[in-house]
Amino acid sequence: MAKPLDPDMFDPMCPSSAMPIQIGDKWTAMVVLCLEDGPRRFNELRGPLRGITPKVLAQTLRAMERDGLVTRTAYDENPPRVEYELTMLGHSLFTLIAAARAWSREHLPSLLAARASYEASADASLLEASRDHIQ
Amino acid sequence: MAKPLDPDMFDPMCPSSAMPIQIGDKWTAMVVLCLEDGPRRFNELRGPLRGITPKVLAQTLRAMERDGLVTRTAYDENPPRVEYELTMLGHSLFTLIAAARAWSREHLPSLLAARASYEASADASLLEASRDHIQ
DNA sequence: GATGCTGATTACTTCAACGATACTGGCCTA
DNA sequence: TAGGCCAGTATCGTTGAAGTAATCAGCATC
Repeated sequence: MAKPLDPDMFDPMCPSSAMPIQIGDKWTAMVVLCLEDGPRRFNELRGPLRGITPKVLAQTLRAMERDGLVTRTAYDENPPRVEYELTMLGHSLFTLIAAARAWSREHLPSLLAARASYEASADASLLEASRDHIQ
Repeated sequence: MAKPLDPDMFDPMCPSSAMPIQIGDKWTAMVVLCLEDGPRRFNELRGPLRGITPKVLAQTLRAMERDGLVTRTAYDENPPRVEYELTMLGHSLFTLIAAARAWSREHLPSLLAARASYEASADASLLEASRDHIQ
């Protein structure tokens, strides 16, 4: 419930960035994943979300709050404390995430293969063109 | 298989544009839906895809071809004929589309309600502010 | 008195997607 | 010889999302 978030939970090399599916905007799905085990604080979210700036994180959370996906609770303490927690609606996104994961497990390799062979043939025609040009 | 596409198959007023899920880029999911019943020609796709310009449609189809989602077949006739058809990989996207539809059926109303009440309260504070200002 | 923590905000810049408009080339028909 | 059909290209402009860098206020600690 309160385990610290793994700073490496999102591998930047993971091909999931090639997935032809997106949930919310760029960071929404990752925020949902970070909030899976309970409420988290603003700066706590910045760990796994490598490279997100406070501006973009604030924007993302504001948009999710507007859509009823998270709740924002500010505690009147010092230093200030703000907690973000998934609503039931936010939790319901896990069904979509599961579907996306299932699709990826089954089909992403084919997509990646298609892309690679497409680029290989593009490279081949480039090579051909340059050879024609040299001769 | 060869029934003409309904020009109104995508209602621009449909709230599905608010779905927190997206497949490919803006037009990809709609192209997939158009190709469900068999191959279609370039200009045939422009009917339901209201307002898409040939440039953007060509870009979209090129990207889908690169990812192995559609095949492009050019017939050497006059006037020229080109047909686009879903591959098996392209067909597999229907599982994702079905998941998105199921989520929307169940949860989109809540999201829309959250958004409306958020904007109502934003409007209310605006009203309050303007009232304060007037007095 | 200086610094740091927390949860932001502001101004500026960059970039890619998207869109509007016009045009091409080869063949066919009038 | 003029225009139309098809499947696109070419060129330019707009827009919005995202990133960079700097800054804020209030309190606590050094």
